[in-house]
Amino acid sequence: MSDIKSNTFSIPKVYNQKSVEDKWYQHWLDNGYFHAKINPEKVPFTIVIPPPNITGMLTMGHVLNNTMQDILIRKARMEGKEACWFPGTDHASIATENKVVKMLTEKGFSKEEVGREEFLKYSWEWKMKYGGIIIQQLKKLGGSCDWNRERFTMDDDYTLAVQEVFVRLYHKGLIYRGYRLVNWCPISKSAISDEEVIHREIQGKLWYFRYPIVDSETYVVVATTRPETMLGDTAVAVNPDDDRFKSLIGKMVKLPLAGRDIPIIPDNYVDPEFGTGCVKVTPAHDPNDFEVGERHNLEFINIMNADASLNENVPVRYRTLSREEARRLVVADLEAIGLLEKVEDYTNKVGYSDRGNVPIEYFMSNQWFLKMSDLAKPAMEAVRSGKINFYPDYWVKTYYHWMKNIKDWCISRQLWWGHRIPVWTHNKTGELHVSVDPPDDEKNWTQEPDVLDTWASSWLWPFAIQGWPEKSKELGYFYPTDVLVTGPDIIFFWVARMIMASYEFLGEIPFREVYFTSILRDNQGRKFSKSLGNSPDPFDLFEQYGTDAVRFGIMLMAPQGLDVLFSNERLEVGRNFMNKLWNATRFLLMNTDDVAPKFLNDIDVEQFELSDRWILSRMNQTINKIESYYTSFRFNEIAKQIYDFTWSDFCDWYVEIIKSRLYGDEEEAKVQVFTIAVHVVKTILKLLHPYAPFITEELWHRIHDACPRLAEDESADIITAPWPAMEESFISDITENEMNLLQKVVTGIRTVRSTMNVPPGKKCNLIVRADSRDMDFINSHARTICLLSKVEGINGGSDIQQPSHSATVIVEKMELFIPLEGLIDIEKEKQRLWGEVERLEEKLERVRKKLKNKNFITKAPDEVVEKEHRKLDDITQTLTKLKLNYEMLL
RNA sequence: GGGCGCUUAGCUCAGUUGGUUCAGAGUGCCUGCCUUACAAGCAGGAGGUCACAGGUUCGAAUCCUGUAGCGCCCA
Repeated sequence: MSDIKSNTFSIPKVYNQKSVEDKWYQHWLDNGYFHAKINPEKVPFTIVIPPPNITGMLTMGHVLNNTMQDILIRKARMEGKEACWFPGTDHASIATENKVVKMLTEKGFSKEEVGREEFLKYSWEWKMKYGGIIIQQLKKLGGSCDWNRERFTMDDDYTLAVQEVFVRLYHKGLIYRGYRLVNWCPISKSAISDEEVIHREIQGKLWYFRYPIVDSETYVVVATTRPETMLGDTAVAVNPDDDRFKSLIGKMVKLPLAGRDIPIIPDNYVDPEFGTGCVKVTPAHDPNDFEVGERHNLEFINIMNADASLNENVPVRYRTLSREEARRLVVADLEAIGLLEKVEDYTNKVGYSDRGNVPIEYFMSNQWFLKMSDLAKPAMEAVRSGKINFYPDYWVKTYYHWMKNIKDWCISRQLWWGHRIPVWTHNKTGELHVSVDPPDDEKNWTQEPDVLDTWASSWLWPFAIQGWPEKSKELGYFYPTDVLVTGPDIIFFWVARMIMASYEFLGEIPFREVYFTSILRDNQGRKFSKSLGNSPDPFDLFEQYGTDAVRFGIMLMAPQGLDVLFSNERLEVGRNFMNKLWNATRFLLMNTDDVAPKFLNDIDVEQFELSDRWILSRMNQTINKIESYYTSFRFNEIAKQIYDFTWSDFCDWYVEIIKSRLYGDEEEAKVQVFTIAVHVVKTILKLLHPYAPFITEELWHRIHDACPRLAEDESADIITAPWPAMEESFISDITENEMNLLQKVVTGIRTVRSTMNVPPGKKCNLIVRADSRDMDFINSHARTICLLSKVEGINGGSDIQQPSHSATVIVEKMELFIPLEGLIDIEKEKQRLWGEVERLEEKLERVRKKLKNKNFITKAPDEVVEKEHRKLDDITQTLTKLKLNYEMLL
């Protein structure tokens, strides 16, 4: 027998995560538990991480997302699957380039001054220095990624995959170059895709300008939200059916400030209700106007430079001005010459650059595009047919909608950091060379300066990290992956495109299931954002509550399909729970019995008491529920199940009940309850391990250290311990109902004591009036009742008299009397009883009403009617007893 | 403008094919306890017209329609 005292003293009263977390993480790494190998004997289970961007720092969003992935991976590992979580980062073209440019600016250089080659050197240096931070942070979170397989989207082999894809798609005719109006970010001076434009509601103005009609004294009035673009107007459009302006069609107006004559044209795009019904048309700076321009063969005048300042196509006075300066000056100038009619307040939606955080510009330029509609078809079908499932499934509707209306994807970026487009143009002939390999006589060719959109590399992530385009063994074993866990904000950017890429290049799905996480908000419902500064630093939280508590707490507060309203209070729940578990184990270890059998199977089920059978029934029910919640990714429900079982069933009831046996003299009973309690705790630890990996590993080891016998034939570390299997034979409704009755008895007595203000230390007696069957029940659980409800002695029978000055509790058919002579407040007890009577009478009334309803009797199923009859009987009986007892007090 | 989602206790959420004492849990609040696992704890208690209005049904938090409020996506 081990030294009880030393055990007791070696376990602190309060769980302290420091010294626990790093220790076990290193231990897991040292043992290679995270590394998956190709093993045909085992079923693979694969997740690819949504690669965080190398400029990123761990946010609460990452915590949420990666905890879920870790939970799935750890569970799969315990289930004996070959669990592989592929980690890595993406190169984040724009974000990283911004960082490096900023760094250079601080040194006094521009990117152009250092040149492309030097700039890339700086960028790689930056990546080496800062790009691994988030990976380190994921380790602190406990992420059990296979770090041997860490990938970066600009690794050599990954780059090869990206180029290969470009070349294949080009030769298939799906990639083309075009001079088009694109979304332009003036900060990064690059095109961006439609998905990178965020529409924001802006309180702006609507300016009304007069455009004089040529050879006339009159003018037309146009309304605009962007005065500066008028310098690029090449027409004024009206609706052809608008009687007000029919006579003007075909006439010319003199464009103020610019001084050129432009036509008045008819176009159905014009809404006669909006503004004045006349609109200015700027084909080179507005997508709608662009189409109007194409329809009417208008001139496309680009009036801007790459940074959105005005170029040489405007009068000298406005050249080099920023958009904002030009706007002020144009308005002032028009006002000065009397052509500003009026200004109105106006709310409109303005497209902002996701990265640059400034309004985007629409800008004519040469770009590379990918035709999407053919790629979309099999990807849509995969979701429709259920080969890929979305959780929550309502995201499929959003997915379909986008896929059905899919547009060509602008994949070129005017940046340096990224995958340079593998296209060379012959300096003399203009011939194109599109290949992974440069032309032999490279000197005579010029490579495309642009790089590809980062998403045009990360859409290959699930297979490019596994050696594609080689037919690698990894792909054969780990692909398709099992689950993707990601945010719904990148459903188009990434999820949809990965499905398309996987079908195009491997002819199959990239993953079977997609779980979309919730959006995190603060307790006022605002989205977590850098600019608001309302996002807590996860490391502060880890420090404050412990990483396990943060993981568990955030899982508890993340309902599927709804936003997460984050609050520290919920993390406290997590921390308190960890502490509860800590102390439950501590309790066991204070009563270590190393002679006890190792496993449940070694003790005699016939000897089990009700509480023993009950806790095992509850435990197996819990395992069962958890299993089913896993299949539908109900992470919060799983957490709740573990929490409730551990706290409400095991700690509140079982631990309390077994104290009488544990502290008693019967050796066999001690051995029995200790064996069961340890079994339950170890099962809890296993069930909880995916959620709270550190504390469970710590406690697993502490149990085995304290009772070496228990360690025999057991997994040395919980991380690889077998996942608990539900044993149906332990589940018993009869047992649970019986235990419920016992709990009602105990709670009933406690309620009376509390209401009557009986001091907690004061014992009371219990007199029971019940039939012989119920009396047997009471007598057989007398020890438990006495222990849990502070009762000294119990006696009773079927015809016992109610003692005077006693409180009454009715539990099903039993009447429990608690004589409280000298302590009882008769008035209070009368009040309490009458309250009960009233409540029951209301219920009785409802049941009576139901049973009087002929329609109910005839149309409702027999068993439902029968139930109501039984309910009527039960309530009536209880009421009779309550009333009798009430009268006794009068 | 189009689409999707949400509304249940002060707060955060459960509530499966409509029927069990179905109106629940946690947290917060109130009361009493430092009871030898745990005060990050224990015991007890109060709190809701299930957003609103109709409909289907013997029966609706649950199904249908409409309205309002909130949120997200797309144009």
